[in-house]
Amino acid sequence: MTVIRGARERARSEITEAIKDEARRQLAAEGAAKLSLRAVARELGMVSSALYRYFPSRDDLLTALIVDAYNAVGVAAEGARDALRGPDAERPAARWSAICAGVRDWALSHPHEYALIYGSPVPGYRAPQATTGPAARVGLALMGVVRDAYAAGALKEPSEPLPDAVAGDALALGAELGVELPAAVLARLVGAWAQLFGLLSFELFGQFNQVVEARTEFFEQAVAGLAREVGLAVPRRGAAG
Amino acid sequence: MTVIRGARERARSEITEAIKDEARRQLAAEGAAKLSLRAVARELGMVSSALYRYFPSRDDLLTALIVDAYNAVGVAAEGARDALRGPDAERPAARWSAICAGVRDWALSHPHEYALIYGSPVPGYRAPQATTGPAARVGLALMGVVRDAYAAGALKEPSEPLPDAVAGDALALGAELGVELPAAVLARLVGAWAQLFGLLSFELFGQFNQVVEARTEFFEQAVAGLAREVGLAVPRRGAAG
DNA sequence: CAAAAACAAGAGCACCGCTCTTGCTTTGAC
DNA sequence: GTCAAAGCAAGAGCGGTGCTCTTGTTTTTG
Repeated sequence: MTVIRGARERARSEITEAIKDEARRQLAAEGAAKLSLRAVARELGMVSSALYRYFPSRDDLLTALIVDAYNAVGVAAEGARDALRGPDAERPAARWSAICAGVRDWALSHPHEYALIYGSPVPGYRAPQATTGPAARVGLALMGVVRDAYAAGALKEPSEPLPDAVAGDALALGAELGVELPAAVLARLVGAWAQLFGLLSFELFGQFNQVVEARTEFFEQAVAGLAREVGLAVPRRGAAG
Repeated sequence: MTVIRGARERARSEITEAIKDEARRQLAAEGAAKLSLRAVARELGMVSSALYRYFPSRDDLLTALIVDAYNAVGVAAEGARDALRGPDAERPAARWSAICAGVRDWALSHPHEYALIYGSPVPGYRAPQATTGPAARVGLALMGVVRDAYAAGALKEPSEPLPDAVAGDALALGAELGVELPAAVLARLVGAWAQLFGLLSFELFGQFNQVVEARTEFFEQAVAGLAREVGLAVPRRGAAG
């Protein structure tokens, strides 16, 4: 139901989009800290106070950009997975690695947007409920791979016992998402999800400077380790065909 | 050679410390984004311009705080390791977990300082050489555990082949640090180091909200997984004594 | 003792987020 | 069709920011 009821509504949505576009441009150029409402308004040929009719505050504009960024990285992850062709399209470990690589490619080409969603939260900012859905997309994509592998009987379950508290969280999570996976697997999946972004943040935020030079190869290696950790069979290099 | 040559030098170093203390207080209270030179000066009863005699810019003040934060988290890690008593003091996996728990405790009690060093880098800020040493302390502590385990023959080496580029980085790193560890172990160690902070960042930055509730237990479980990944023997719950 | 260096203070610049008031235009009910 | 109501752009203004420059004063040094 996106019926456009008049020139005013149409203009409003167009201007809202223009503001977000310009803000995204400044975000990519200078980072979130230097995103200024005044500069956005100046670039759009309007006066700064007029902008407050579209976004009540700078933080609300940032929230809109955050939601967009979560969706963008989610699309990148799902797209990289769906772009797999040939036998790899069916191999769980390959699907896992493709998702991770898709996230990394997006992060490397949108470092400031990555920092916006996976870096320090903005000071007085509290993530509204609208962000939680998009924020879960990458995690859900990873979980889908594990779920499929589990359904196909291709998942190696961990043998270590799981503390009750962790198992409880995992069961609640599985119930909420409506997925049937052992608690131990879900717990490791959540860990791998967080650890993936540890690798990316260290690379993007400069912690790997003068430590890791072969970034892509290192990332692939580490991601394969994460896949192994959650129970996906990682084929040896050049083993299967 | 910290010979104090006169009242002026003494006053200078005292004022410099007072500025850092007040800045740290504001950092803890409001976060890095809201740290203002004017507010620091106001609180210290001086005029803002006078502050520029001690720190050429706001970023230079932040750099000083960054170095301090890196050292603080390093001390927390080493302290937690050295506080181990009894048989755990000799067990590599226990030492590994103690270091990780020490880092986490520090992070939870200094969230803004954590965000300052492991969150989004400040916009136009380039980490000076002075930060790289302190930044490596946690990683070095973790490596020490693995090195000791390796020397004692208690390390399980990974069997997977390592890409040449990654092996090259690992060998260079090992040579630079003067540590004798197989390249594959070093590569996994660097990965685990980054992944540790992925777990912490997700917890501190709110990504675990409504996902993981038993934070401490989950962290311990995940950290044990990292230890396993680098080849340390993780005893079963209640197995050894 | 005088020159030089270090220093605090104040004024000022250009910018920021945000609010309030003033008019103009579009909309929608009568 | 008329006309009040709502939506909107613009401007002025508030208090804040980082940072620079100038003006005197104090301390150190040759």
